[in-house]
Amino acid sequence: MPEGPSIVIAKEAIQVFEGKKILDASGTAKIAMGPLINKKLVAVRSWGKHLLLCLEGLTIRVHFLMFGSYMINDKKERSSHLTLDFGKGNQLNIYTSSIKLLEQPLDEIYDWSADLLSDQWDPALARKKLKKTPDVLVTDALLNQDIFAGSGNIIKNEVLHRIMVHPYSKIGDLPPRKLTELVKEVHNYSHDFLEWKKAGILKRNWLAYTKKKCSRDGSVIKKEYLGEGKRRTFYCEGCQVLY
DNA sequence: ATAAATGTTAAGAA
DNA sequence: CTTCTTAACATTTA
Repeated sequence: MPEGPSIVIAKEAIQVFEGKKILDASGTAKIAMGPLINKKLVAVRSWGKHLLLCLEGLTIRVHFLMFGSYMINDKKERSSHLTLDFGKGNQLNIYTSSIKLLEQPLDEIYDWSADLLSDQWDPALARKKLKKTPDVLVTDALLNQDIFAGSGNIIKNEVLHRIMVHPYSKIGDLPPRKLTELVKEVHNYSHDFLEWKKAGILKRNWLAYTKKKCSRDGSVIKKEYLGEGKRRTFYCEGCQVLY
């Protein structure tokens, strides 16, 4: 569920409730439910992997982490983390997520130009941020939400395969053109991810993630746990160059 | 059926 | 005090 494009899909689905008033709020999330009641859902937005339910004067921030899910006008057997009831059968249920209330205006919290899926995405700014940390491994840089908000482990693996860069390369060792290509492809792949996910053909298009053999040169795709978070990293030993 | 997975944060240790 | 490491969270799929 959780990479940025999936959050965009959730956002678009939940926008059916925009303009409706919350008649009841409940669930196991450790937040005060009182302030939500009788507030109108003004807008549904997203920033990276954050789903933002904007009410009058406050925002509910939902992060699905690894296992989060949601249902619209339907519910699971299990108890919800947050249920927003808009009346007349209109109900949003959120499960196993991190939920927080934000009091400040969102523009003070979020840099929209860091969000890969935002139309304010700024590749030049991302490039500038990368230049500041030359010793960081590309496999880590691609998961850095401050630079690539919305990028996750699938996007990381697919982008590195696309641009034929070994995950253990350091940012500072990439030729300038490769660095530009990296920034461009994270953005491109995020949008491909979104379209493919919507069409239900995301997995079919994976070229590295969970793969055993490279479709480009037939080499073995190696699986290792790399980087600060020791995340699953798939790369082709044949075509992905270590800089 | 046991383990591992698209992720992050907070607590604890050093 | 600060920085680093560990564990917790909790569900679905292979």
